Amino acid sequence: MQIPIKYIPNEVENKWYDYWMKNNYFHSEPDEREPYTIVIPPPNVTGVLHMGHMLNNTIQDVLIRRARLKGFNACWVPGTDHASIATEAKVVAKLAAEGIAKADLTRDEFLNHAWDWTHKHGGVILEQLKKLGASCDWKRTKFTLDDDLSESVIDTFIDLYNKGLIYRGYRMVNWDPEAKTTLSDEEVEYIEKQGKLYYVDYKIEGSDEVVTIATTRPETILGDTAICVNPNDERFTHLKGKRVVVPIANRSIPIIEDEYVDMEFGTGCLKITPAHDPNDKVIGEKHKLEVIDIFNDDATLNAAGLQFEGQDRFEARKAIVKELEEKGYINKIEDYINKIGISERTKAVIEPKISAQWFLKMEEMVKPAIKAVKDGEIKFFPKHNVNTFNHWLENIRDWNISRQLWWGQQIPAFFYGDGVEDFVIAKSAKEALPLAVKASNKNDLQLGDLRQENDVLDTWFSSWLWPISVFDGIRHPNNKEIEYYYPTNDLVTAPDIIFFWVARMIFAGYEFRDTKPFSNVYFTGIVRDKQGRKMSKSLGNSPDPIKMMKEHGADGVRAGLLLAAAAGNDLLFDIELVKQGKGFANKIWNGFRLVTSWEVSATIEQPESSKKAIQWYEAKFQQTLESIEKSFEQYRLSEALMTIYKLLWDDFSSWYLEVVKPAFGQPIDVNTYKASIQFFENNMKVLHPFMPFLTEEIWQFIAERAPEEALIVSEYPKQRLFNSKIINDFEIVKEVVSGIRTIRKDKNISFKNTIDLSVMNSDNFTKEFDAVVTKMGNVANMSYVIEKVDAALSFRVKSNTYFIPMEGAIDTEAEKVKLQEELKYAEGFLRSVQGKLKNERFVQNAPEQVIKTERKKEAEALAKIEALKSSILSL
RNA sequence: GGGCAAUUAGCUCAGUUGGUUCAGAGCACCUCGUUUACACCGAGGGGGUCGGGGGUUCGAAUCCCUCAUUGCCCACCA
Repeated sequence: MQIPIKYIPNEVENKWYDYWMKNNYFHSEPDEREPYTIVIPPPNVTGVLHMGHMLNNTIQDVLIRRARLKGFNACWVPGTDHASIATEAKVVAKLAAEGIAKADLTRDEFLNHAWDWTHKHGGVILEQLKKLGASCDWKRTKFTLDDDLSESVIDTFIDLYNKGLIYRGYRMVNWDPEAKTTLSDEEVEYIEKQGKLYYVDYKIEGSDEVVTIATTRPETILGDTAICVNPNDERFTHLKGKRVVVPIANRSIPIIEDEYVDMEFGTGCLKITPAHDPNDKVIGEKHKLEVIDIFNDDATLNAAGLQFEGQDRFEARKAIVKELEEKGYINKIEDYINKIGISERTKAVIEPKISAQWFLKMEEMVKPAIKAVKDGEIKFFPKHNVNTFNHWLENIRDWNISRQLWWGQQIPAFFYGDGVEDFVIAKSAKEALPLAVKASNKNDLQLGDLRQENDVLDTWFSSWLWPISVFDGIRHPNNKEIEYYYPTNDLVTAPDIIFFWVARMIFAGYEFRDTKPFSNVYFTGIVRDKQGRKMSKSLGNSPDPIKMMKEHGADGVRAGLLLAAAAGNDLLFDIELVKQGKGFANKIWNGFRLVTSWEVSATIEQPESSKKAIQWYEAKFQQTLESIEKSFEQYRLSEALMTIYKLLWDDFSSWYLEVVKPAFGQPIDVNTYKASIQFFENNMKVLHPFMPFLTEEIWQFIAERAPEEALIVSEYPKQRLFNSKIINDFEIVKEVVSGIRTIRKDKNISFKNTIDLSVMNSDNFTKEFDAVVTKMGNVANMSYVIEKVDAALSFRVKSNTYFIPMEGAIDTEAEKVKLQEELKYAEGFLRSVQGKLKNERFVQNAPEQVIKTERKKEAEALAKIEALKSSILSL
């Protein structure tokens, strides 16, 4: 068997991914095994892979591969999201570039373009995930606009409507004038912007007096329908019941009183524009004020904008300020920093607007979700996210589920008249007709008289069903798949969609299936660059993942990401970590080359040192297995990987292989060889979830394997009891070897030259490991003495003293200094221990075990001091 | 304005119920080494008043109070 000198990731990765696909290892069907299920957070259908996806999907793949090895029926469902507003915006932009305006197209024409776009660019991201090694069940790939998923969404809408949970209402909504749609509160970002605060004088009717109000948005004056003061504000009591004239508009409006007004802010006098401010709307309703909407859908002024009709809101603001100034209405203008809402997607400034929308009642629906998380039925990692979750759910407002877009599921409401409430809800116009006839009492109503609601449903109204709908659990609640795979196990996602998605899936789970959708939620951090900036297209600080994988190998990239990703923390991505991952792959590869280069002999005897090393590594491996298990329980993947890294690099390569390695050109005994291969196999198993390609490559090199013997479907090492004493003893052996190495280095003694070693011991714990010490230290003769050895360098481990005879090479003075330093340290240590033991309150209060160890420490320190003193004396 | 988290070595982070001289890991750094698996290596080494201050305790990186800085979330006053 010929092993290549270098590990070349690219060829290897393609080869094994194809092999895995060909043999159907990723595919899952319900069977008698216990399922382990993850549904992917579906990326935008036309998106491309970025570092956040890389991290997120690496984690999911690690979990899935590990579950598969542990004998679960592992099922990772992939798919994409139609992302209505994001995708529609892209399609609109693309059409605009071709000179086509959305407004000139019919709905069907536009949707055709959108589907073309989706088919052309959609799913690229899933292909990219394959490069990463993602072992998704590709046969189950879903898209949120697939017929079955859309039907589930519509069924859900109808069901909720019939339960009385969906209603239509006029609400102040966040209006994006660029996309011409409503946004949910979560889709609005607030930014601070330097603006102005305009003080405008309003004339009081029948008086020469004016009242000054402060506003950041003078254009909304045209929509004013009242002036409001605080009833407790004595400055204004004389104005009670009077009216003022709106500048420019020359309309007369009342002065009203409401405690909402903050007397300290501005002039203490507030203008009320119910159509364009959420708080004003509340006051307007309370005082039954008129509502004057001055904007069109694109935020240009409408007829209520008088001579400014047709102007954009920001131009109009300038023009109005100019006119106010000319006519002497402006009292003063101050600089002012205010927070303005902008659309997350289009970055347009949000316009609060009153419009008819569809809402889903939240108050009751949310309750089981709060309970589930509180009771630990669903666990969050890191758990402090629970606070965020609770805070939102406890203060939740009804969900505006309608969007004025075309790309998405069209709301199944059919209007038969012009009234806001003149509609029926049904799957199709055909099914709607009889309902409409009944509702309207018009027996001659025709299909053509029905008009379906234009709006589509919020994207999240389809993705909140994701864990259910991918298994068709809405349409067929008792089908075999949903009953087998649901509830899923783990959800891996970013914390920024905890409200959008995670919370909603949870209450959808209880609403539609009466159970949780998943048991654990693992929140990943945000991938940032080395300076801590969020990776983004505009900053150009995000590396191209595909290029990176080509350069360093998918395994290297996976390892690099995970090494940086301490559980739940944001991760500062650094290419150096990927290089570390790549270096790790190479290290393992070389270890494998070493083992396979050995000539095996059935006749030579197994060295004592090898026997010991094997016993030790067996125990060490088991101990590590246990620690990996603990890390996974807490989703500390980074820690688990580091544990494996140290096992393979330090314990296996630097110690185990170095001990069993035969001298150059010598064969290895068959028992040690077999043990080494078996260790290698187990090492590959524990590493496989993290570095799937490299490990499968080595696995398949070790032996000819039938398809069902591939590493990906092999059996994870079982945990067994292990001998922890041997691990502790070996640590001492390492110290002894290290002591020898230090002296070799100090005295410039090459590793090629042998030395002699004498041990003056009080404990003989290392005796059974003498063969290991001899080999690793290149010791020619090892002996036990009862008295100090003259003309020798020495070092101490525990209470034993080790001597390396060295005629003439001893610098007595330097040796003395060294010993005295050691002594000083030991005495300090003893003082601190004895200080504690002399303290009565310590002895009284500390637990038995602690005191016991302190006594033991004291005894050890005393013995060591004794040894040091005698050494110093004899010098 | 309200809430949550964080602050430990040059960098990124561990540090379980307070109890080994408990101050750690990886990387980076320094020194030495062409020991035939690997220089993507090996051996050795330096480096921190655990953000500041106060308190509780026999004992504090760990618990309490307070201040400071940073990040995130929520709400939002014209």
